[in-house]
Amino acid sequence: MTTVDIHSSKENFRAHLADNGLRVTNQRLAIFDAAFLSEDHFTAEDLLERARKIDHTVSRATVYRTLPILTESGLVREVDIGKDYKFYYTPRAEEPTQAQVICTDCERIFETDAPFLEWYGQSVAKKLGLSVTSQRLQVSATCDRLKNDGVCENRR
Amino acid sequence: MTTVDIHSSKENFRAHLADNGLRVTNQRLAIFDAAFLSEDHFTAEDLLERARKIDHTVSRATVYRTLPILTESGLVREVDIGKDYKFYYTPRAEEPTQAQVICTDCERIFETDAPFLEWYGQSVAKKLGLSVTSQRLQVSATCDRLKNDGVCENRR
DNA sequence: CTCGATGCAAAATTTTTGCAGTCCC
DNA sequence: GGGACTGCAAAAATTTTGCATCGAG
Repeated sequence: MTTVDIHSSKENFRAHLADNGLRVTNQRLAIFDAAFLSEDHFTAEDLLERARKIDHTVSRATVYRTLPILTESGLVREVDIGKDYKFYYTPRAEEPTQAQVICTDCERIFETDAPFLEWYGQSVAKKLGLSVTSQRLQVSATCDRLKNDGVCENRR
Repeated sequence: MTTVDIHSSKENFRAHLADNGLRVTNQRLAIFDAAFLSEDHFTAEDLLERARKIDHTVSRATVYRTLPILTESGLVREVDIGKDYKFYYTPRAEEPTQAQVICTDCERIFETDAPFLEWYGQSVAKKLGLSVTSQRLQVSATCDRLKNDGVCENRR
């Protein structure tokens, strides 16, 4: 398993910018760093706040304009759990298809490998004459310990 | 397989309203009818338009206030495919856990049975100490015929 | 009659966009 | 120096909410 360190990852980001004729700006680098230093799932607003701690000139508009660049480069993944805003996270290793388990008590999102999904989606789509471009499995759940003991250990 | 006819379904709706101390209003009935007569997935705005053809006094606010009642009663299902607005549909038969295959060419949504999901979600959640409340699998795909022949037969 | 339900319009929320000014290459 | 990039604020787009009025039970 190849893990991802910030230096090689930042090089990938610079390369992605260069490959697409995009400029390397302080704001984009600050947003990249903020994303990479986030340990869990974050929202656009979280990212803005964290990026501003690194470069206080970063604006909300630039965060929203940079997020698609990060997701297209594969350095950040987008997760839509059906709320009216999206979550993002920075994968720490090469990951197969992922599923999310969402604890509706503590609102935490757990990423889980779900390699068999790959096969499953293909077979379902083929019957419809379609070719899979992506798929996602999301499981909503409640915390057993919260129900039993009144404490959700996942809550931070 | 038990299919669903509009009369028994509407009785279920009335019963659900009564059980929850909610009133049977013309607007709610019009919205119910509009949902039931829709043959495919629809948005809140679609539903407003169709409900107004039945009862022109129906307002947007009432549609948004009635949709949760319909979904809670199980008569309508909500489908969030990651757009900024939600889709809904009226299931025509008792359905096991469903997956959606979304054609990104024609934007159609295909519902597919995915009974094994039930088992899968349970096993993943159990490892995390969670109990599944719901799950969804969504497969995004492109139309093979559109790519090969330039025609997407799913487009209407 | 009473209180839940409704329509309207304003508000809320997240994301996008127009524009004038900035700074990367 | 030129054009891509940025910040700001206004705009978009969907959904929610406050309030006066209406109507189901």
